[in-house]
Amino acid sequence: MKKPTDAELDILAILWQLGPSSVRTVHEALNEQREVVYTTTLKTMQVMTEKGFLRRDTSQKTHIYEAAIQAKMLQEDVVDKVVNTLFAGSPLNLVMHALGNNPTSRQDLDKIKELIKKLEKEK
Amino acid sequence: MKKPTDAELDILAILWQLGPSSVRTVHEALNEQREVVYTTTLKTMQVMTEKGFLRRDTSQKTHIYEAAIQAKMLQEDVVDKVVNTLFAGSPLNLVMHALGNNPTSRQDLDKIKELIKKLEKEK
DNA sequence: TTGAAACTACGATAGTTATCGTATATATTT
DNA sequence: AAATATATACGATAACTATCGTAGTTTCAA
Repeated sequence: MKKPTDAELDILAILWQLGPSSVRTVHEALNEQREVVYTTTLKTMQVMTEKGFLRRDTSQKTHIYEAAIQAKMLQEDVVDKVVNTLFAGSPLNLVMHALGNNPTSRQDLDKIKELIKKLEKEK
Repeated sequence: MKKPTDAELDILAILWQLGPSSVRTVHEALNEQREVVYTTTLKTMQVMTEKGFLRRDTSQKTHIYEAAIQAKMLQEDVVDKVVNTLFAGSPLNLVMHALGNNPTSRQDLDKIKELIKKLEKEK
């Protein structure tokens, strides 16, 4: 699948979080990150719909958009690319960055510990 | 810092791995990933030099290029973006992907375990 | 019912990216 | 020395991105 651009990914992230939303709603969330004019957000979402990244309900005057692709459909490719270019094929530092810079619940840490145990057994 | 494009990142990754190299060498490594014509690689590397991503030694007929920026200068931004868009602010699944898809040495696993211990204490 | 507000449609455009071909210079081989 | 191989330089260009302005439509309140 062709991958979304940076600007498109920002909009997808908002829709994944909020669920089906109007352009206005997405626009306001987007503007908390960076300043754009309303019609720019609109146009980008229209283009994304043509590309198949979004779906929309046009039955009302205010159209409602939702993501037509799921985050997990992109995760694998992106992580592979990042590991293989920026982290020289070694996930250690990637994991360090990810865990170091983001709050992680105890449950999540437990899950990671479990995975590590499993990986150690496989050796 | 302005970030390199996808094609540029491929070339940077090769130079980070091989160290200072000729266009020919980079070109051959690149073609193991995707097919491009020699002058495309050359031109891209020339542009990258103008942008400050590469440096080159032109004292010989065959110019030798090397990376002028380090991977760690890009890692933070990229990981932040990936976590905040594709992984909804939660690094768990990112870590799962990274560890699950890449061979990780016992030493690296130990280091991750240490970090987890530290994070647990901080709670 | 008229005017303001909110919405969609869509063209235009500047900047960027990726790609390749041609021209030209320099080595190397026969 | 001529032919071949290997380099760099660089212009051209098609496709894509991001952005915005204008026009036109619908809704709703004064």
